[in-house]
Amino acid sequence: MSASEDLIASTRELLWERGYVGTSPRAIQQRAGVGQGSMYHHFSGKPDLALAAIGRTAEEMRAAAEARLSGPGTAVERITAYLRRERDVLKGCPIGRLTQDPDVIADPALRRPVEETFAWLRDRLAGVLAEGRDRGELAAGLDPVATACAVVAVLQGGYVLARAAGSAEPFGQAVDGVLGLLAAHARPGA
Amino acid sequence: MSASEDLIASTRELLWERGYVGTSPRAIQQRAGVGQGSMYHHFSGKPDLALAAIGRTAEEMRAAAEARLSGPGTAVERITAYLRRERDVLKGCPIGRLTQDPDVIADPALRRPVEETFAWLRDRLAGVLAEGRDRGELAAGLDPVATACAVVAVLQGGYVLARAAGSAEPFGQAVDGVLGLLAAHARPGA
DNA sequence: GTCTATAAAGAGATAGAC
DNA sequence: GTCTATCTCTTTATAGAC
Repeated sequence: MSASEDLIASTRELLWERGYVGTSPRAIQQRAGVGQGSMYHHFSGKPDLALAAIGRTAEEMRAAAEARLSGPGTAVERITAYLRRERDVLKGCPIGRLTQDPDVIADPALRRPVEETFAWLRDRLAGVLAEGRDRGELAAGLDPVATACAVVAVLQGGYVLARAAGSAEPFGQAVDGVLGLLAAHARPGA
Repeated sequence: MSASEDLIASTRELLWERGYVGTSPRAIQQRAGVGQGSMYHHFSGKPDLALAAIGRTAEEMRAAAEARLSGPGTAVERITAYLRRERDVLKGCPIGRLTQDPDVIADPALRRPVEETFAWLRDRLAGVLAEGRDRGELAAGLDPVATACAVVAVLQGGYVLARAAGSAEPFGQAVDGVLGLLAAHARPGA
């Protein structure tokens, strides 16, 4: 693989593990097995590298979500598939964690992909829920946008609870919790 | 106020704004208006100061939650009061954000207060929900523990969405979303 | 493209005077 | 208790040779 790709891969891992503030150019180079001069030849500095890494991660996250949400089944079944997909729960969400990085939030260029990813995800889930409601699978009174926000929030908050507890259990319980609440909105015979 | 208290207050602010990794002893001293020697006289170092600061913040957070959850009203009313209480949404949760700090999670002494705070909160909410169910306010099939996890997760995830968006709006929508779902479990005439 | 040298600034303390 | 001096390592680059 090219040095450039190795650097992006290394940056993606470190941003996930230690965040933007906790990741140094030096650590990125060492993990990538690439020298200092090479890094500054391909990228103008830490923000530039982070931008490339975040963009790549956001793209993959979106594709992974789309695969579950565009699959077969009812709205609730597709959302269940998305929520219960295999995850490395204790590592958390590689995009959501950037939200706690003051230097990412302060830099519009770095924050944009984070903002766009969650905006897309909320819209996509709201679309699935609206579809389910219009098909009669879900109660007519269900608010697709608010419910979609709650579903995404449960995921992101589930990671927080799991990391606090040092265990994936609260994540699973939180997911069970929303799905249980959502089931009460399902129309019989849908 | 004593130098010791000033240092704790300064550390609490900085941990909230920049996290553990992003906070230096030097920054703590400067914000507190306290010299280097003084800081190392009162505290053994950064971890020691952080421990004192986190403990104080956890205590306050717990008291604020207890005030709403032990108030009057039905289970859903008390949970609504807790979720809708005034918050500086874009600042996020001062305890939840520590969950993204690798050095906090790696240090058992620093992680303990974070773990205990969320464990207490989940239990407390589960208790309120179980009470509501037993009083007939909520459907008998509602799972108090899973639902409590989902409610706490919505809060923590709501902060994530708000910071990503640069706006408090998604937080409010996520809260509306869970409360809407919870309303479907409310027993008529409760 | 990649390497090594250099460097100003900050992180995170320790030592000892006052 | 608080202050200043000192110290080692890391951060985040830039410069110029190969």
